[in-house]
Amino acid sequence: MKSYTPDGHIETALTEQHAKELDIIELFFFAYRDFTADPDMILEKLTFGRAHHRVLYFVNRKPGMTVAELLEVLKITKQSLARVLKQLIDTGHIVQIQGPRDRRQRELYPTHQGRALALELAAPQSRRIANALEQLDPSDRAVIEHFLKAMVNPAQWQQIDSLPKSG
Amino acid sequence: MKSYTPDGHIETALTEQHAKELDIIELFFFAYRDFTADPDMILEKLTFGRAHHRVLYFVNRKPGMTVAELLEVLKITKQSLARVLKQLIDTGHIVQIQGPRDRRQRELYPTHQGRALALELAAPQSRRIANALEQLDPSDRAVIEHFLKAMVNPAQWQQIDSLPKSG
DNA sequence: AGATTATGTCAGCGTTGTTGACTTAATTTT
DNA sequence: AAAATTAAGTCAACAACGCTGACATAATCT
Repeated sequence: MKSYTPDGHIETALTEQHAKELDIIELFFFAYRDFTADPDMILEKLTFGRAHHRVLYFVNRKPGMTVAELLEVLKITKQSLARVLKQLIDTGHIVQIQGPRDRRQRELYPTHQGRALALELAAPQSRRIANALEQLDPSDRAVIEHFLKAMVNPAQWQQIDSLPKSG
Repeated sequence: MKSYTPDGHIETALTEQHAKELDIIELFFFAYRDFTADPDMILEKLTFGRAHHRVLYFVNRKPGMTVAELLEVLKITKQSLARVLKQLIDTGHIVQIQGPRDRRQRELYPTHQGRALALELAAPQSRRIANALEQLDPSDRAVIEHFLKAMVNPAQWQQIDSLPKSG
């Protein structure tokens, strides 16, 4: 029973009846929005954006990454990366070192300053996640991780697995 | 034991040792990227973007929303909304109706075309979520929902709860 | 020697966000 | 009834961050 209207507009709300998993769709939207809002505030003061965050994050997670690897992970173009990477280098957060095997390559490393910023940006996100997990049974952690990984395209799993575990 | 280098760059990877919950931080990043990639492809053909998707989604979830309510949910400015909303109205996906109580207000409703597009955009996201949930115990659904809600700022819970449950 | 590869760069463009200022119409307050 | 406030729309300018296409350089591979 749909409530049609003279001029054809719809007054009934879209619900689970029409499309499955709507509640998780919108929770995911709100959760990710707030999850990124914390670092965004820190970045603003440095006139950096979310793009800088992502670059800085992955260079810290896997020091020595080449430009090509980074493009593959971030799925953006060389020109988009060039802009933010240049700024991160100019501000002393990242350094480039000529590849030892292949001297065409530029290996990317964080400076101490770059590491410090990466940690500062991660802190509120860690806190938010830890807080959310505290409300659950410790065993549920594996459930969350499994769910999130299953949400990623399998083609990307290799990239995730290639990041250092803990050392 | 940190591996310092002559010129001061850092070669050790950032891991759980330095910041808690790093694995979930990056899984969340990858998961959300792929989660939004599906609808993005559909939107491209219509020369719409993610902003159109969000507006269309919430107008479908709560028909009769006013412009002010939508701004509050999306947390963007009036000018940002105006552009995409105008396009959605011009293309016949959304209609505006003068508020019955307060005639200054414009209540927003989806057209049949707008509802159809919202469903089309939700389909791949529902599928992705359903697929991820299939790999878990049915009881774990509540865990995911609880975790995601806990990731949202409590100030926003009221907005989430105000959306129609199912009817 | 010639082709390919990794990176960098130039020029231009589109989407989506921002701020500030102003208008119009309707409602609320005094 | 006049004044203040509110909801919405609009104009102009701007910034961040994506994109494409084309081209340059150096190093490596065939």
